[in-house]
Amino acid sequence: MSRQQTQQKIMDAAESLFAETGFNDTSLRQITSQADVNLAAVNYHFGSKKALIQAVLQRYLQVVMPRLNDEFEQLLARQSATQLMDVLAVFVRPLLELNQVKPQGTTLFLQLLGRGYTDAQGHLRRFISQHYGSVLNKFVLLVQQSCPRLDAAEIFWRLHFSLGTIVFTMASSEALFDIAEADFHEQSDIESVIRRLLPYLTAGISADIIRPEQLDTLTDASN
Amino acid sequence: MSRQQTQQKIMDAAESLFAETGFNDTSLRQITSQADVNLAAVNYHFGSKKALIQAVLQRYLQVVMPRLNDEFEQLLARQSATQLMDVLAVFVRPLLELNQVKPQGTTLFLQLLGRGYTDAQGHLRRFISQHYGSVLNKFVLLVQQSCPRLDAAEIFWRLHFSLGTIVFTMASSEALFDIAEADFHEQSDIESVIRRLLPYLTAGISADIIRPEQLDTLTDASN
DNA sequence: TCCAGTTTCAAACGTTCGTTTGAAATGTAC
DNA sequence: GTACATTTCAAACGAACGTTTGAAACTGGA
Repeated sequence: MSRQQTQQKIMDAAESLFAETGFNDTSLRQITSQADVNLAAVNYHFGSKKALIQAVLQRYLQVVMPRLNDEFEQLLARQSATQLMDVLAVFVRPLLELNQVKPQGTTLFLQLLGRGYTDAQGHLRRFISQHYGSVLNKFVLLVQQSCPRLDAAEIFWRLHFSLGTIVFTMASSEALFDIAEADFHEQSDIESVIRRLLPYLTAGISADIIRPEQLDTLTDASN
Repeated sequence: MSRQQTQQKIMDAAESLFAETGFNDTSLRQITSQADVNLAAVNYHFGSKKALIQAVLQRYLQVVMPRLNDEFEQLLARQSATQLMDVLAVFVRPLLELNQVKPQGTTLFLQLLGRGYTDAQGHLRRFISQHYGSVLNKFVLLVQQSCPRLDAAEIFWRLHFSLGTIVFTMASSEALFDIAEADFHEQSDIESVIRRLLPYLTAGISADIIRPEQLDTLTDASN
């Protein structure tokens, strides 16, 4: 068996198990068993479990991030500010194209992203901001241009709120799909969820800032 | 040392470690070491690690859930539908009161909630819907009344989007607090985050449904 | 003071984990 | 076909895990 074949079999098995059970709760014995290779193959081909995790994530990031970078640069080159929903919609196509790279690629990648952000404390956040910080900065700049009312701190928080929505939804997407199909008899796939996400995120990010007296009224005991 | 003292020392140490590192990545040896009790104490007093996790979560759920139930029933008893933000604001006071029960109680509980929803696959979701399903149903009903435009499926997804926002934000709140303080020199605490969350969630949940032709335009290659 | 009941303690149990090892098998170039 | 490098394989390593054990230490009432 060629070097590439074995490495790919391992990564294919690893990513589906990682997405389903998380990184720490997936053992190398599960991975090598499902990939039908010897236990030692992971350490031989990748060096360590940690390196395998990075390789699995990088396989997708390498495809998605340059695409996003191009799109963001095009929008930044325009004269006028872009509508917020158009900025967010930039993510849709590059993400859905991962389904062509690999069956269920989009779902797998987003689930892995969710696991990476919640499992290993901050490792993925550091990795992405180190390797793809410039791409994310362009995205933040576009959001700021589309929401001139909001200061940088407000946008920071709202973008992380949105990241939480995406990452959590995808990490538990299997369970949510099952519930949605059982309760509402609707065919749920990744594309329909993204369709639902866009207006939600757009409205949330561009929401009016709450006035202090409003909040006091809301949380006041006398009300 | 009394039975209660030991149990409380274990739970106090456990919850902070669980919140920081997650359930599976926190060992009983870490917990008993930080609590300054013998390793066997956990199994003696709680039976198993799994039972300890449930006890830690129940300590907060027992306080919060009845309070929420009362508030929801009061709102349901009104004649007219409640504004969405007022429905969401119901959560604020019961959650913040956990800080009186215990220092950092609010943050700890929300972090534990985040861990529970992402760590153990679906265990917490099942536990909460079994024990507190009626409370959640009242909340969903209130949201439906405040957003009559939205069908049940749309509300289901948007409420889970919102759950993701809260749970993810809290699970990584330490890191976010640090970044926010470093970049924006703002004092970040749990209350200020909740202040920022309310308008975001309200706008997201009550967002206009996107029209199909809008989405096609957004994701169309020719645009 | 003594005793039954409760709680603590050090030690060990059996598993599982990621990793390493050295020999066997396979592939490649001459 | 031989010599060399690469890859696979079964086996074992040490470490860490949750749990169990039985004796020791403590407790409060008779």
